Amino acid sequence: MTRSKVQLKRIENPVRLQISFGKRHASLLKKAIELSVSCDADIGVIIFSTQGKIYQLATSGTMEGLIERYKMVCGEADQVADIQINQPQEAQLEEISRLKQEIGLLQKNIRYIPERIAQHMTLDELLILEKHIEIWLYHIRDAKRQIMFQEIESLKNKEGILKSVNNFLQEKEGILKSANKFLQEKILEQNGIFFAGPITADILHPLSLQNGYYYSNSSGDNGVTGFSTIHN
Amino acid sequence: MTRSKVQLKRIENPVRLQISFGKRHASLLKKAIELSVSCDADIGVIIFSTQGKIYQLATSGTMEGLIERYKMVCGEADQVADIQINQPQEAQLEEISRLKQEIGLLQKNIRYIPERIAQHMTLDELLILEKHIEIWLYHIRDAKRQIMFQEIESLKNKEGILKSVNNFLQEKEGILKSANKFLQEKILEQNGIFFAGPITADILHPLSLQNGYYYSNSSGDNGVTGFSTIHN
DNA sequence: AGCTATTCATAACG
DNA sequence: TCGTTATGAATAGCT
Repeated sequence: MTRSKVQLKRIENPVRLQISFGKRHASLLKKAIELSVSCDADIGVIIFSTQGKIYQLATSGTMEGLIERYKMVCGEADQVADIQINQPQEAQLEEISRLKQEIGLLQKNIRYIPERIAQHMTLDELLILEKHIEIWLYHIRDAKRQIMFQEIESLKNKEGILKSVNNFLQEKEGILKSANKFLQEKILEQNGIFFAGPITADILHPLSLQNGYYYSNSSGDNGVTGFSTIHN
Repeated sequence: MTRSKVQLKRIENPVRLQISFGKRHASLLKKAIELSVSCDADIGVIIFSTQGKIYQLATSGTMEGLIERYKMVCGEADQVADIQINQPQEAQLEEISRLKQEIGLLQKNIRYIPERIAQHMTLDELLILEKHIEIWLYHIRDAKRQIMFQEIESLKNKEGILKSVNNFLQEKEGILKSANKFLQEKILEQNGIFFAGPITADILHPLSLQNGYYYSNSSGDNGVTGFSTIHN
């Protein structure tokens, strides 16, 4: 955003990341305060840094209060999701739900503040735990890699299909145009200027591929920004 | 803040407030996403507008998850503060035993075969788990480093003490030897070979320093290496 | 921790 | 409501 336009992606250099984080998180909190004051909104912001530190802001009262207020309005969505998940098919249901349980248990335990626990362990306990955690990390990254690979393959397929559809349509359009031209010439030749409108077909406009989704030009921006908005 | 510098205060004109809110809240969420991507932070933002609408953003998983994570860390901080203020000595013992319990629980869960579990997780779940595990790994290695550092310091101290004891003893031995030699010479000089055995003292043999502990020659190697080892 | 060249955000206006 | 513009703010790369 300065000195040269930078595309939005993770900063790999840890020093630069730290510097950028320091500047940007301060700006974010400042912007949040500005918005809350000038537009009289109540805002809560929670930032977990890579270093495990938490930065927070609650413009009205405490963060707890804000969270309560949020849950009052918003707390029903989860239950619906759970019901939908728990109802699919009964064949592999047990296995899957058992695994889900274990994932939940693991996530609950794993996110427990490590600092103090680690400080109360002996060296041997630490070594064993480190080994187990390294194994986990290996498997997690492997699973991640597999999923991402499948994702990429799927996108490539989509792109390929879209391209061939595009080619087909453009070819058709070319044929139509030359047919049009030919007809117009014939008409002019025979009857003078009686009919001048070209043949058109809306469906011939090529589709555009963006971010793995394709957008038609006919739809306005209906706020598809990745943010969810709740209206009372 | 443009066309003229504006001081930060509530916009009274409701139309202008609405317009400003629309622009600013979008920018705030955009900035939050930028920060989360470029600096790899997890961010939650909740905005209550004057109109009663809620706008929210959770960069990793759901807002519920973020709130849980927040409470996990933040609720703990309160408890720690309370304990340290109210009951410094006895409560800390309880705290430690609680931590011990959690260590056992963690170790039990963490060694659960990761392959199948990891393969049944979504990409988002994997990313979250990976991050938590990386944090754990960081803290485990830090704790390990601290323990080893203390160990080394302690060994250095022991080594220093032993060396000075050794020097002292060797000095004494040197004096004794020369005294011995002097005496023998005197005896030989005066009386011929009546008494030839030198003066000896077992306590004068210098100690040997191995691995920070000193061994008497009478004891076998019982694996005292300074690290504690757990045998099943 | 501060500076600067750029890009970004946005209040006012159309 | 939406687009444009003049101007202030934010910030990546340096020092």
